[in-house]
Amino acid sequence: MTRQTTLKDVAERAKVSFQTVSKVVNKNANVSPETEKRIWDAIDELNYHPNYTARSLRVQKTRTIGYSWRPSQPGRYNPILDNFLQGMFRNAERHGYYFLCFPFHEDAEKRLGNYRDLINSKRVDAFILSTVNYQDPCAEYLLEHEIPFYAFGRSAKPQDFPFIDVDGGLGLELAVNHLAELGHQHIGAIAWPEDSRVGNDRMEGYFRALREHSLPTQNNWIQRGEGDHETGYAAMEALLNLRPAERPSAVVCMNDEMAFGALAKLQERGLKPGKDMGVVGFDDVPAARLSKPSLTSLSQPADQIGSLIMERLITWLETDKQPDPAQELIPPHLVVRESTQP
Amino acid sequence: MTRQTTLKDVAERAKVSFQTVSKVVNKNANVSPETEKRIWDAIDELNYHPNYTARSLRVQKTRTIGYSWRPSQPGRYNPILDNFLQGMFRNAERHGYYFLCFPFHEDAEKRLGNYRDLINSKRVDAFILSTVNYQDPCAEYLLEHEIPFYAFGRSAKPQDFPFIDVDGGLGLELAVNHLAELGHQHIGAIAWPEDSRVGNDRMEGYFRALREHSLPTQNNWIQRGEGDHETGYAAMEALLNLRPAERPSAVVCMNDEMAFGALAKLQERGLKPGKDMGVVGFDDVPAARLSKPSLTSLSQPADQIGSLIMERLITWLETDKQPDPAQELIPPHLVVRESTQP
DNA sequence: TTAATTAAGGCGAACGTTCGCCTTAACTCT
DNA sequence: AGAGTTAAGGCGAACGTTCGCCTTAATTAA
Repeated sequence: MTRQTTLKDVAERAKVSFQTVSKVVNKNANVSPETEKRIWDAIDELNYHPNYTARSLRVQKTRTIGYSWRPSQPGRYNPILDNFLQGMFRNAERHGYYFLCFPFHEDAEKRLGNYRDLINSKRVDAFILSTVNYQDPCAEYLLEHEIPFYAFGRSAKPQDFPFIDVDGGLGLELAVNHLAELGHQHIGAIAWPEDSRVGNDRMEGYFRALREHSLPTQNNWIQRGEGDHETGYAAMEALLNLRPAERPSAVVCMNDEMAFGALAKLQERGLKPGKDMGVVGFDDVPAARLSKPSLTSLSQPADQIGSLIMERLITWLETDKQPDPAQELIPPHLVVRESTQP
Repeated sequence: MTRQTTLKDVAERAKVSFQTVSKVVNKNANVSPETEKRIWDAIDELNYHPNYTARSLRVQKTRTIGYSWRPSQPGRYNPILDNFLQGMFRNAERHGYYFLCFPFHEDAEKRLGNYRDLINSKRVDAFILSTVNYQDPCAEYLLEHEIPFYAFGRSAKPQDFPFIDVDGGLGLELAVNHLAELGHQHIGAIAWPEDSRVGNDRMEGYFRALREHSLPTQNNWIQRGEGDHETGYAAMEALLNLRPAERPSAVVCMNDEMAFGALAKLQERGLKPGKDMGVVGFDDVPAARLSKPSLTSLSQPADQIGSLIMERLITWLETDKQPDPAQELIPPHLVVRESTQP
């Protein structure tokens, strides 16, 4: 690897000072057309490219955004990770930004250490946060140190930071509306535990829609659990054990995994999903399209969210002004499939 | 945001020259214990952290590794992405390296442009490549410019670059052994098209194992297609249309998605997977554990591979010597479930 | 004619490090 | 006592930029 060509090399060849070359490269020069051409020619001939590190040092900006996310548990997977990342990467690239990714530690102190290091060593300009917890220490740290960041998803009692989130409540309204239009009068829910922020947000939409349609609700129509396949399976069992007249004819599930568990139970009992019991999921994972029966579900446009979140963050960085409004909700959309078709 | 504390601030407080502080920080100082303590105290009190950009500029290394991957198609997903990334991130962190991620463009020229930019601007020290194509232009570019890189997976006619790959052939041997031990004599395969590098690699293991067990093989026992659910479904249909005496009693599939398609067809025909037809997949996606019946599959230790690939690459960077051997195969392991249990 | 303006580009300084060589004083050895 | 050695740390230079002010000569205005 030979020495890099620098401004000085170009300057020498174009017979100007190297600072002038810099100005030309950065488009704020005040030079005659001839000199400018000479400079660009020299740049081409020598294949000059500005050194990113030197530039960063001088302008005290890295054009780099830090991101870290909680890894999916073994045997589970994160259905939107790839799309979300690609959405962010693509938009970042358009603005000349890059992503610096680093591991996620469950231990909060260790996790915080990562953020602290990156900030202290001036390695990134800003962060994206996801899966922000209640009183998330990283979010607090960033707020305190006035490091710009945007979150994908909000915390329980919203701290006052900018975020973009999926409108889960709206999603459940869409689901309930759909079921109500199909004539379902008794609509149950398979949900996360009551302390789940995302879960409660979605459940509010469920209750709201029921009220709008003047539909009844009952405590034992709402089954809760850890969000996995087994939970959905057990929840459906509990619902089926109610007396037929008193049980829901359809359920909305807070995620697809539980919905699949519910479908499995239905089929085990010889019941026909869609006809005997409508089932709606949330996430629209790839398997929703492929399962037998295919699953009606709410799709989150992860790549658009990724792209949007970058757009907002970069605007903030470039104008030095936090976007307003700083908190936005993106509507999911309902994909209707066999699990709600009679 | 106040001005960063620098070496000079520390030096002033510790009453030494700033270069001496630098030496202490980098552990190659030659100072008395008292001065050293004074310096460390000053560092603590002022909360000094070395500026990464300045350091990079000086040493002409960024301790940053570039990575980009082909996004999963809509409606499909990448089962090992998250684990692979986290494995790399964690090991990189241990050595003080970070990851720079950027989008993947299908257009080869544009894709190459990304690599070129990162190299020319001296933004990364090395790359990880995945899904390397036959005569991959990016790999060629990196070879030509002597930029260190490691690939996850190899190309068709192996160019001579360092890689780590899953031993797909071994995986299929394990699968066939397992089926043979269960007494299966006729073992078919649901495979990718014949020009698939990964596919052929796996199929060689299939043939090898059949030979070892002196089991017969037949052209129409091998069905090929694009690797999706529909392919598996159609392939199983074709196999079931063969006369019972002339058809396989078990199949190995090149991925889980096709295996699920095959299972769906079996169930549609009222046949019992495991009993009437053994089915083995490849990838061990989360759904393999949850499906009804659950799917026997080959699991790739993605996080270990990620970690190992980083280990090798960083060794290379730190010693300036390409590791030897530069090409390694990692064995997958078979997870036995209901789809091969009578 | 003279002063003011403008176009074109030069130039010193700074961003925060690391590297290698140099200086000084004290100590050791014969 | 004098030469050689070592410990402790100073110091100039360089990494490749950008920024803001300065200089020079030509042009314009009155």
